[in-house]
Amino acid sequence: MKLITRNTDYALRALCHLAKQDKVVTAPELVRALGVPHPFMRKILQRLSQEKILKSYKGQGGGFKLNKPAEEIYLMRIMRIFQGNVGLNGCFLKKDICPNKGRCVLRKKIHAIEDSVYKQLREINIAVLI
Amino acid sequence: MKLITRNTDYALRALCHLAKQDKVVTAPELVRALGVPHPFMRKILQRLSQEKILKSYKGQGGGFKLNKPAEEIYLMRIMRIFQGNVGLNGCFLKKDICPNKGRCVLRKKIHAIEDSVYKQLREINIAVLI
DNA sequence: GACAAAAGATACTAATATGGTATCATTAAA
DNA sequence: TTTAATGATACCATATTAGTATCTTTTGTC
Ligand code: FES
Ligand code: FES
Repeated sequence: MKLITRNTDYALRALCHLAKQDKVVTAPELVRALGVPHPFMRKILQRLSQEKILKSYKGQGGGFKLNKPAEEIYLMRIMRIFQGNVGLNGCFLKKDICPNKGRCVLRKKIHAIEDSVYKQLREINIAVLI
Repeated sequence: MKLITRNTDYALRALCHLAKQDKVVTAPELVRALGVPHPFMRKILQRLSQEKILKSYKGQGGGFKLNKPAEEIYLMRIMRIFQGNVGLNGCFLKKDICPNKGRCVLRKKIHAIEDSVYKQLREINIAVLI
């Protein structure tokens, strides 16, 4: 059971690194610093850039920097980008929506757990991590 | 992000069904009742049987029944059987153990969340679900 | 203007986990 | 002896995640 995948993990490392260095940093530099495969890192950075988490500068001397303060970059946001909607999947009844939804105890329990996970996740941002 | 997989879900349904009917129930009966594919259900039941959660009776008139009271069959146990160790995977640093473990904030946060999830999961058993 | 060093776009492959099927052997009641 | 059940095991299918490769575009520097 993975709360966080590699994509997210690497993205967080990159963001933390960028948060510490308040300047434009190239992908190769991040690769050296974090030991993540180059093309993989590139893909992640591109995605973060598309999502306006990073600001990118093309051409020689280019690179990436944070597009907003570290305190405003939330873990949940990054998770959603790389892992889709963060939710704890209750019912697997074949095909469509469960007719038992209302009465299902497991569902309720899972939802309660979900809420407490959310609550804790929402408090984590890049500033907290560095 | 899946807290619970189909395996586990189906296993829980089967266990709940068995808990309600205090008698030996065959796999085909469970299949009818729950609408899970037959061979898949069989596999799940066999596993539960190996793990001493169920007691099985071979031969004609055979089937399965709970091997202990519903209150003593914990969700965590079932999850571990079908999903392996239940843990929230912190660090993905290439290969071996992370040298940064001690200082890693993310790791600590994830662990805290994990603990609260455990705490809640530990209180769920089959008796609670029915 | 040519070159080099960067990011952008996109398509592909590989590994892993999950979900599901098929087959044959064994047991035991009728 | 037949039949209806489980046991054991091997296999296939699908989805998700992880990772690679390649080509285009931009821009500072000589
Ligand atoms: S049985 Fe469908 S939500 Fe629980
Ligand atoms: S960096 Fe390795 S545990 Fe966080």
